[in-house]
Amino acid sequence: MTSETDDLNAIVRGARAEFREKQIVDAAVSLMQTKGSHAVSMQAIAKSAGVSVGLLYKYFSDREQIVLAAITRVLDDFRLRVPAAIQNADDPVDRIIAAFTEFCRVVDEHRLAVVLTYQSSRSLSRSGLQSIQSQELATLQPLIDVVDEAAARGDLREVDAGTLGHDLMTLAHMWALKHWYFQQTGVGLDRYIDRQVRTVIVGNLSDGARRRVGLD
Amino acid sequence: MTSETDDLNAIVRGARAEFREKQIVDAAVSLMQTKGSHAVSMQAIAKSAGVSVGLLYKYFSDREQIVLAAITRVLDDFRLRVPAAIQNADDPVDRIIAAFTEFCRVVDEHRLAVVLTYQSSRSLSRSGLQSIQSQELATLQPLIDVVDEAAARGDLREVDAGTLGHDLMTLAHMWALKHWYFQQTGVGLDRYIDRQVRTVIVGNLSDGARRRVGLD
Amino acid sequence: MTSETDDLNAIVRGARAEFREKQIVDAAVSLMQTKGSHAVSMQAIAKSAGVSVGLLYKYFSDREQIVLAAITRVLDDFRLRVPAAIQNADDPVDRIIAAFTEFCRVVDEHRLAVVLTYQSSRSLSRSGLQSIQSQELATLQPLIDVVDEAAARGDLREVDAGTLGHDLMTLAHMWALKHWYFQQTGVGLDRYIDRQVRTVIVGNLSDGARRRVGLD
Amino acid sequence: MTSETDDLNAIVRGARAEFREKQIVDAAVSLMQTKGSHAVSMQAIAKSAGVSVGLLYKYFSDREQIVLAAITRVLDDFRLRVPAAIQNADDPVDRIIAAFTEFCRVVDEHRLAVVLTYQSSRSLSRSGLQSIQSQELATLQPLIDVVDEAAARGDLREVDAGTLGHDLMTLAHMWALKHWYFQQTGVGLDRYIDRQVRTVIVGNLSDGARRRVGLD
DNA sequence: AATGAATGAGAGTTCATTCAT
DNA sequence: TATGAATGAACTCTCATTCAT
Repeated sequence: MTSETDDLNAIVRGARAEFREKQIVDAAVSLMQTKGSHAVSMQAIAKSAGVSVGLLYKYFSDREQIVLAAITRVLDDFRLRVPAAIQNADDPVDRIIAAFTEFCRVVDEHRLAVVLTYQSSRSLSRSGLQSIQSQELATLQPLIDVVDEAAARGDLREVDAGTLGHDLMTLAHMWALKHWYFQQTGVGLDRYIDRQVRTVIVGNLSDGARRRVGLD
Repeated sequence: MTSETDDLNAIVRGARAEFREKQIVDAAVSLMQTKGSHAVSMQAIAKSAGVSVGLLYKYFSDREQIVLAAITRVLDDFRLRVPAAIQNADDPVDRIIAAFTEFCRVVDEHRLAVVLTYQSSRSLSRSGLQSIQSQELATLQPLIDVVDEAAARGDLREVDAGTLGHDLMTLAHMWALKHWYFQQTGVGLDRYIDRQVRTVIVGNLSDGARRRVGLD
Repeated sequence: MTSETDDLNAIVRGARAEFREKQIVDAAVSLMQTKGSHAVSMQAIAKSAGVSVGLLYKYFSDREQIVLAAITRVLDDFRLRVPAAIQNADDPVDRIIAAFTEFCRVVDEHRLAVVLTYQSSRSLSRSGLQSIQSQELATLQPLIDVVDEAAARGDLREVDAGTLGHDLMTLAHMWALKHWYFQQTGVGLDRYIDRQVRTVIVGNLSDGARRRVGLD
Repeated sequence: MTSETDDLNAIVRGARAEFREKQIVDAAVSLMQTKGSHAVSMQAIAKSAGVSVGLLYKYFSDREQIVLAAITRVLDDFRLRVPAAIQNADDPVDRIIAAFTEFCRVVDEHRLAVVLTYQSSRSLSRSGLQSIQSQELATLQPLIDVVDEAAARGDLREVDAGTLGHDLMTLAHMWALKHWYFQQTGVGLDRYIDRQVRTVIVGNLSDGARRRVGLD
């Protein structure tokens, strides 16, 4: 076999592996979303993914790795999309709003996976837990940065950037965690975002900034 | 046997039942806090409570009822202590702060049980879930009331009381949910409360109220 | 409940436990004898013992404990019966022969369990292995003692007691390990014992002893 | 393609096949020695041999054939080396000693494979078992022959050649089977051989032979 | 009222074997 | 000739639940 064919094989293998992993994590996420991570067996994941149990273990060393991969997929989306949304806005205050808005949208798209993140914490190994915690910190950072930036510009009342940033993340997560409540009270995503912006962002703007953005 | 003795027996029985239930739920809570609800077996609860497995089923129809009882115990504490804390303050703004502060303190005392609440949602039966959701709404109500009250007095900027109340609950819960983060950043409970008050309460006060409480 | 009933309960429990353990080990031994230890599943042991899989784990913490118990049962028989057989003989040479003969008889009765002992060595945990090794040393000791005794009386040519004792044990074990060979060559237990006595015992007697026992 | 090239191809194929089989059995033996035959998977053998799982099945019809090949390799060594060692000695008694000594040396070199032989017996198919049993008989024969020869020369006390020959094999095997014991008692291979010679060979020499070899 | 022995379905995981490439 | 992805039955072990005492 020539090394050219070797290369091709390697590429095919890589592509297949990627495809399989996606296939498995997709199945896992969709099952876990409806029943909770603990209620989903490897047998069920295999069946839902249309592969054998054995194959699951070819791609993931154990059950935890699948859960971890499911969580990581969501967190990756945050890391990609929130900074992109920030770049599309110029005004410091608009950048905060854009960041929070996009954060909420990602949460909404992965609503049940976000819930999964909070549910799984207790059943993960120490190293698995640390891994997702550090990834989560990475999703938080852009929010803090954008708040810091606005503060430096004098657009915010005296406020702790870490706290405000973390609150924004928290409230975005809450859209998933307490979705039953918002559904019950008839609050849609856009209204939720609007109300949170008015409650935690506008309230913390300096008088000048508040007049400028005109949301009051 | 006289009916008097009957009555006495009934009382004794009732007292014993109450004692047993407490004994069992205590054991369950303490085990679940360290290992997560799913990792705790009925056998382990029985052993830790110093009773037999069989007895567990005399007092609780199945495993879920024990989990539910554990969660209910925490929620009861909220319903009892937050209104009490509110009554101890007179000024509408102080009442908001007192409510939030006490809410945070209860969360802190039952930190792992609060986490349990979020974790269990997916594995509970529909009726069990509804039960704790309605109890949770009951813990939320005092926060909304106290915000409404302040708004009626003109102490708040134009703000949605439901949103602000829910945010306060959310941020109190977050003290438990993200405890690893605050520990890592060296933030203690008192500082956490102070920062949240400055970020989400003070920011939403009307100019008059802000001047009055002098937290600015 | 009185402490008398408690005592009775404890006795009943103990008796039942003993009965169950015997029941399980019996089933395990008989299955392992025909198929080899590795080929016997916990399901099969449970079924053969007429109990549930779960109960197996009530009495034995894991699979290895059952294997260990099966082996220990045979080794206990050696420790009990070989010394008894020795006591029934007076002449030092007769005592060696009696010891070896009884050793062979025990092997014959537990033939397949002896094979099990040799087979299992590799799959046992370190501590399990050490446990059966030390038990085996205990079965060896009477053979060495009896040889030493005869040597002290001047009944043996100059010979290493440890070596001769260990050889006797080895050759007794071999009756089980190579049973297919003796069956093929038409050698029964009694003839096997007789030939080994002539080959390894008589050959090592001093002239005086040889004349005395008259086996030559 | 000429038939000459065909021949050449056939030779190359044969050589490759032989190489592959050796490669696979080598890997299998070395893995089984450390972990026991049952603990070694086909995947592990393939990996250790540096080939694919599929290829294993091109050269061996199933797992048992690999185990069988591993055992056969050791037994082949006995068949080759023991007769060679015998030829190097002239005196009938020396020939017995030489045969036993070499037998022990081969055992020592393949210690764990010998253990494997005893362990595998129960898990082999009937035909596989018979195959190794007949090979084992072939390793035993030279020992019996050499004893017979000495007996015919009048160098042995009246003794059963089959029994003595089999005992010699047994005691050689035991060097592997009870290696933990000899290690514990600080007995090395040479001392083990020496002691066994004194115990089972010298004891069975006729007075004349004993005087001649002067080992007494 | 209380026990705990007993159950058995179902969990995660492994591995001999096959087969399309 | 050689690969290794894929299979799925079988493994050990757990645990919610029952029931005779």
